[in-house]
Amino acid sequence: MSPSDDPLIRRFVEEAGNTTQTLGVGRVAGQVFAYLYFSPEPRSLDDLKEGLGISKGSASMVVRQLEQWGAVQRVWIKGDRKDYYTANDYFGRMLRNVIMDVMGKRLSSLSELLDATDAQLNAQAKPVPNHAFLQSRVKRLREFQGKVQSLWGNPLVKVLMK
Amino acid sequence: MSPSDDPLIRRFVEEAGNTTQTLGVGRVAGQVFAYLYFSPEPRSLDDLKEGLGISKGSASMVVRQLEQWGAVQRVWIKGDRKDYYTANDYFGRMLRNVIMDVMGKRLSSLSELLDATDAQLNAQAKPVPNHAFLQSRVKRLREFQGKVQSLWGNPLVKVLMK
DNA sequence: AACATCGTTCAATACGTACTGAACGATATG
DNA sequence: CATATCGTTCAGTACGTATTGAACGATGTT
Repeated sequence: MSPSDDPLIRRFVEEAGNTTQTLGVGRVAGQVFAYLYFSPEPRSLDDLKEGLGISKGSASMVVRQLEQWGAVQRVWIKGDRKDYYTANDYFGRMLRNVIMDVMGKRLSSLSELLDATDAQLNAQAKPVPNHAFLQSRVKRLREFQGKVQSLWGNPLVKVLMK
Repeated sequence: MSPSDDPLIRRFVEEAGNTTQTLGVGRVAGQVFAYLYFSPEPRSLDDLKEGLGISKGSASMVVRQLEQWGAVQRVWIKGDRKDYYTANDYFGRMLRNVIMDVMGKRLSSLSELLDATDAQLNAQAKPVPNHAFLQSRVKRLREFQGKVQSLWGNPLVKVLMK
């Protein structure tokens, strides 16, 4: 019996799919995770394909992405060539990995941009008309960036999300 | 002089646009905010239209969205029929509003689904085969949901994001 | 009152990207 | 060795949705 046969679980699959879609992570990512999360036993790519009505290619790719985020784990079943997967329930760690993956480059990119801006503002022989204004805005951006990073590394937050 | 004439600021506009796009909020939202954020004086819809090369409809809609999130503020200039806007720099509050707006329905939807699942699991005369397993997974989900909410309302987090 | 100048709306469209599925290499099986 | 069964890849497509822009009502102007 497939987990998606249970209408209740099918609702979880649908809900998870909608959630991940609005988060910009793709619909099937949430669907596959929910499917695995409510499967007592590990599932193969073909199980995902038929249970969720997705292509095998999708199943393969999304499973690898989920594995990279630590949301899903590969398990070997002896005497079986297929790959099987189970869902982890360390939601906090999962969430951190996803956010880092999505936002990491953006944050460092902002940091570089702020540096470049500072350098250029200070290098001007004669200051641009709105020099003071621009500097104050850049400063505020830096403060915000710092707050996000400190919040991110805060022990209390880590504990709460364990 | 329009702020987007400065190549440095144009980079901020582009970067902000990319960020909001990957966050699923639309590209012009970030562009408009960055444009306003680096404008010493308030800007009109036409300024946005010409400064960013977007349609007037886009400018109108995105400005209203940003206003709803508290990212942007309307200002009146006496003797002028146009609406003018400036950017706020309370990034923390902004971020909270956006997240609440995007995730709010999803979280309460999950809560309802968990309730319904609990009710149905307990109402069964004869438990389903994997009753214990399903209950444990639902329980874990509830725990996670609780952690997110407590983190959300945590005073320290609020202070850090002020 | 006629005209001009706003902001808003919403059907049509353009656009990015998530998803598909056929082709492929790799590995097991007989 | 031939065949079957895997998982992976990637060009093509389908799909959702962000964006447009013409039409409109509202409001100010002469």
